[in-house]
Amino acid sequence: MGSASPGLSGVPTSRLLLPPDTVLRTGLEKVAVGAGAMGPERRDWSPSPPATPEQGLSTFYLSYFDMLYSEDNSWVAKGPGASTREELPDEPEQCPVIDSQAPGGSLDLAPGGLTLEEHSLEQVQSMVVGEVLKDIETACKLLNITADPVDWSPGNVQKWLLWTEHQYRLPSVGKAFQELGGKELCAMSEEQFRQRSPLGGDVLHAHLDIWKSAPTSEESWADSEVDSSCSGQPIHLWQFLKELLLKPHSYGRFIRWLNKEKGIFKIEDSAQVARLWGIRKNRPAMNYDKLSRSIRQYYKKGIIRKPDISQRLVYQFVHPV
DNA sequence: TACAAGGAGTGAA
DNA sequence: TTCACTCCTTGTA
Repeated sequence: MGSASPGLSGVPTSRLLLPPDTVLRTGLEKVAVGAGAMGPERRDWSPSPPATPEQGLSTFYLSYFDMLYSEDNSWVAKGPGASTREELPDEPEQCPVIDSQAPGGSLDLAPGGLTLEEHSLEQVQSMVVGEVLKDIETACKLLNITADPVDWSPGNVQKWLLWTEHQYRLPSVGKAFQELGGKELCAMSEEQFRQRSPLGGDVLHAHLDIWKSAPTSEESWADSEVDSSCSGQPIHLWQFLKELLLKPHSYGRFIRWLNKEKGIFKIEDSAQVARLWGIRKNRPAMNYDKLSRSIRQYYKKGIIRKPDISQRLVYQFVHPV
């Protein structure tokens, strides 16, 4: 699944211009302590939207960057020209933005005449935006919603809210946005978001802003990556599980392959997988008991079975791709 | 206590 | 009719 990371084109440049290095430093310092901040109080460092227009969304992006890369306490270079997880330096937290292309003899200038710092900032921007867009792509597929929030039905809006709350550990908005469709949602100001959700409305508004910015640049992947979840067809549980398995960076903590060739996978966090499935199907009461019952229905149909050596939470696709 | 297995009823598409 | 949700019982680790 070659998801594209189209870079910065889709997001307004004004939102990507990073402020002085103090902002970057703040963000990176947060990354450095991020590994120790992943306890129950994760909301403490959830990305906060800009408090002032001068601050800009860049700070928010950096916070987002913090969150993404602290999520599994590892650095995964993303975006154009990025390397894989395996190729990462051993101690990334000390210098998460590394310009490996910089001329050996010059630490001041990077290619293109930019200072090393500016070049690094651009790299951070690319990585962050690429990661944001990938998250949007993933959400679009998992939730079976379009990339353009304007097109969302009230049901789609609820899915998006649930997913965003879950993904970014935001306080629940309850029924505050219940009757709204995508068009109405997009027309709301940040203040209106705050009125409906005093605790997380501003962050939700910022996230929606990113979504609104993304479709123009994401037409390529939205059009090119047609699969079961984007086709408008109801998704089956086994398809959903495969989709999660295809996104190890996002969902590897919840479900992962034990033997991809044989189709053997393990549900690492049964509650989270069930919750994601519940969000996807608009079944808030979904739990692992019910999900596993549905999985067991696949035994008879020859879609999923227990592996030869049965283990708890381990299943096997009968016909692995 | 959590998970596995399976029966059975229900409702939506 | 199919599919998944839901509730249930029983058994196992």
